[in-house]
Amino acid sequence: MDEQTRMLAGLTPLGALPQADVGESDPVRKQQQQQQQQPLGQPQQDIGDILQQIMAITDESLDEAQARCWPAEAPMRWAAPDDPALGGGAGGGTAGAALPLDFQHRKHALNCHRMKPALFSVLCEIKEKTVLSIRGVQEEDPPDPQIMRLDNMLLAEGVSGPEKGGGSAAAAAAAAAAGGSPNDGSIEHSDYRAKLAQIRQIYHSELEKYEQACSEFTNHVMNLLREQSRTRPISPKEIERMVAIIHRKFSSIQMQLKQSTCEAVMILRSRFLDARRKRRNFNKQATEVLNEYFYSHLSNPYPSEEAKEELAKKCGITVSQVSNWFGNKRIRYKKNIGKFQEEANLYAVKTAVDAANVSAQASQANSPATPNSGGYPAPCYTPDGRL
DNA sequence: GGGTATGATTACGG
DNA sequence: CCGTAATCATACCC
Repeated sequence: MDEQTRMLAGLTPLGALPQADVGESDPVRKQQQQQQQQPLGQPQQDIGDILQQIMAITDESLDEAQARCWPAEAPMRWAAPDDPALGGGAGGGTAGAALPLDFQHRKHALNCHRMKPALFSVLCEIKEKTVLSIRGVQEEDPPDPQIMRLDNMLLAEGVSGPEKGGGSAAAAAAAAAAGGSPNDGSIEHSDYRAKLAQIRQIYHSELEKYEQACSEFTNHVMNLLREQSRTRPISPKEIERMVAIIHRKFSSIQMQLKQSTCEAVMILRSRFLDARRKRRNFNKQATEVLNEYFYSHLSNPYPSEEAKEELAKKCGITVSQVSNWFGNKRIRYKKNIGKFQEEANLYAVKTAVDAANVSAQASQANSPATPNSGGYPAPCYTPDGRL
């Protein structure tokens, strides 16, 4: 049961609501019970009367009031009566418009009673103390790590965060990282970007919708509570808390949106950027650079991290692609040296020529170094470039 | 369409 | 974590 209602239930002498779960140790409640036990007509009758009237009015919903005044009309309850955000709102917001005269009269009389302000503030105080002692401790919850993860991912994928420019740049970066050379797959690439933009658009429009709904609902509830706070002890803190509850609810809805957006992006990624499914051969220039390095370091074809980075940069591929390439190359070369002889000779000649050119340009100081001296068998070639 | 080339992935060992 | 070997899945070429 909502603790606000519990308080009211504890206070109301009418016992309109079940009180089974109210702790007997509650000093406030004990005090109220003692008050209830006072026989009517005694000095306390004045306050008791007011209490009864306040509770009778504020605790029953408008429907009930109407039902009491117009018993012919069967009221239809569509929300829990103890939910102040919904049940109380069934009529609170429009109170005063079509209320029965008797009801309005009683309400007015109550509001004008000389004891009302004092009683009201006492009730507020009691409620505040109780509510804060019950709930105050667990008020501030830390930011949800799950939602932070989703936020980060959406930001990284360019779905949330800066619009268009930054977003597609991030997408392009992601595509380049997962794809191959920069000048291939432009069709898939633009297709991917279009789909990502679509997801982004849906995400933002949904998010906006949620935020709008949230603020509308918050305003609605706040208005209702403010309206009710004239006859019911509702402190600003409680309104604040209710707003926080609403925001939590809406943020959990937002999380679902974020989650499904992330899923959509992941599916899109795997569809478009799974390099294994959409394998592209490296372009000619890249293969040439790699082969040149491989055959000129045939004795030890294991590029260092720096060398890999350099090659990756030169070829427009990632370092891990360079590693893959060298891994494949080594094993395939070793497995069938014969098949690679021609290629080996080609690149041997090539590098020799290049080296010669370089050394010639460098004042012909020292002869080109021949790095082949171990590890993998060197290609044997005749002076005319053939086996 | 089938064979081959090739980039990526996986299992495993050191 | 890196390299090897086997394998997968696609690209490419005839």
